[in-house]
Order: sequence, then structure tokens, then C-alpha cells
Amino acid sequence: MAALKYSRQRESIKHYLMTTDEHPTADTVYMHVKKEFPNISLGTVYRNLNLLTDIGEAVKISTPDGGDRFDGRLEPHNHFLCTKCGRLLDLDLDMHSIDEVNRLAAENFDGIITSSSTLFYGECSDCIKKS
Amino acid sequence: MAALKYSRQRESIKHYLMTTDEHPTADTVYMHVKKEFPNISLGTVYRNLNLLTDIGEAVKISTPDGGDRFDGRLEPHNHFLCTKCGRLLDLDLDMHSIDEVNRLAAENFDGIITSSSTLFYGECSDCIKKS
DNA sequence: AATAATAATGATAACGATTACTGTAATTAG
DNA sequence: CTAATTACAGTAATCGTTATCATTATTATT
Repeated sequence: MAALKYSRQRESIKHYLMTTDEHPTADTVYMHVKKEFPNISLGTVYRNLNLLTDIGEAVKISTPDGGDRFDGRLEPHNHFLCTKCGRLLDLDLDMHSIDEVNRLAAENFDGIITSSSTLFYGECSDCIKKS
Repeated sequence: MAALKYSRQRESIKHYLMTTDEHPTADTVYMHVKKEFPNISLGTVYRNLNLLTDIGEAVKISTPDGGDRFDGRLEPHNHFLCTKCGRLLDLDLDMHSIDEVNRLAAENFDGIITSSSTLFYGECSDCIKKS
């Protein structure tokens, strides 16, 4: 069953994910971790991001523009994509609301709903200020 | 600018999107439209899917597994991804609930929310039957 | 502590999805 | 009908991601 082995690279990737709120792409993680491990490989970053996602220590977020992004925040929460500047931001609904949405969805649906992820679209406060 | 010009290929793509509920990938659209236009190019399919998306006559859906999918249903609605078989299904919340979610989200968020798209995860009824 | 076993790494090649390019054909305007 | 312009098919190029493989690091065993 492929026992997990410690690696400094993985720790660094995990630490970065947990301490940033940038929702970085794999490439951004790569450039960041490269400061500590100058010859880390992009493949290693992908391998570990996928591993962390599989064991539930990271979350993968898909958006309609460009590559996937990764998030070290594990509590259920949602995201906002600014249609002007493209920034991806956290957006917290209280747990009760998230549960409520899943419950409403289950009413009209013939299957089991275990989780959900909402992507909100609009204009972020920075872009509003500029116009 | 770039005035839009009619094309039979685009009409066919659009028609297929509007009459299926399969949420096809670009490649599936390609294989389908190929029956009517045997030597249509995959590039033409992509170009038109993106065009239709840009002018609001189609919607692009991103999931964490594989390529984007396209949807010709324009009314706000949501989707369900079965984590067992990978099927992407429509999931309707009544308009009121969708608005309510957007309203709840806006309370905790400093920006303008214009729309949202929720992807629900779980097990579909077919997979439940099989187990 | 030395050795054996196994998993992780870096480097690079391969891959699948998507976009860009180009010369030709179809559509619209004058 | 002719000119102008947009869309096309075909193909090459690009981008994000995964796979391969020989070497290195970590863990288990003696």
C-alpha cells in the first residue's frame, strides 16, 4: 500500500499552502518552493499537490480560466472569481448556510450529496474602486 | 467589432448543445457534429464553443477531473458530479434558493456578486443501485 | 551503526486539451 | 457581380499535467 515517507519538499509545499491565501497554481507553488529548494522539479510539485489533495490535506479548485488552483484551507468554504481582474478570493458562508444549500439540493435530486463547492462571480472591491 | 457571420457549422454546434443534456466535452461535440459535417475541424468546434460562450449562448463548466464541458441550458442552474462514475448531471435549485445563496454570500463579502455556480459531489442514483 | 528495502526526487519525455496560424471557401456588403 | 470580410479545414504549436527512470533520501531490519 505504498507507505508514506517524509520529504522536506512535501513539507515545504504543505507549509506554503497553509500560510498563503493566494490560491496558487502549481506553477506559483513551484516558483515559491524553489527559493528553499532551488532545483526542485515541477513534477515533484504536481506529485505532492495531488498527493496532499488525495489524503485530504489540500483542495483543488477548478475555474473556467486557466489551470487548477490549490488551497490549504480545509474547512468547507467557497470562492469568488473576479471577472475583471481574475483574482480568486475566499468567500465564507457560515457552515449552516452551506449545509442548508446541500439540503435544498438534495430535495430535488435522486442521489446522495456529500459536499458542494460554489464559485461566485462578480467584481471585487479593488476593481470597483478603480471605476 | 468583427461582425458575426452565419455559418452552418456553428448552427449545428449550437443546436446540439441546446438539445442534449449530456454536458459534452469539446471532443464529444466534435464527434457528434461530424456526422453532419464529416470534415469539420476540431479547431472549428473549439472556436465556436468559445464564441457561443462569449456571447452568452452557452456555458462552460469546469470540473476537477478532465477537460471542460459545455452546456446549452442558459437558465441559472447547478450541477452534480458523481464521484464514482464521473457523470455530470443537472441539478435544479429553484431560482429563489439560488438568489438566497447569492444574498447570503454577499453579506460576508466586500464586492458585487452577479452570479454563482455550485458543483455538488456525491453518488448518483445509478451507482447507488449497483452497490 | 551498517545494510537492505522502499519511497521520493530531479530531469526529461510524453501526453491530452486547447489555441494559433495559414491558405482556401463561404457569407455578406456595395 | 464583385469586393470585402469572416469562417473554414488542416496542421503546427502551446500549455498544463502526467509518466518514466536512474539516482538519492528515508525508514526498517539486522
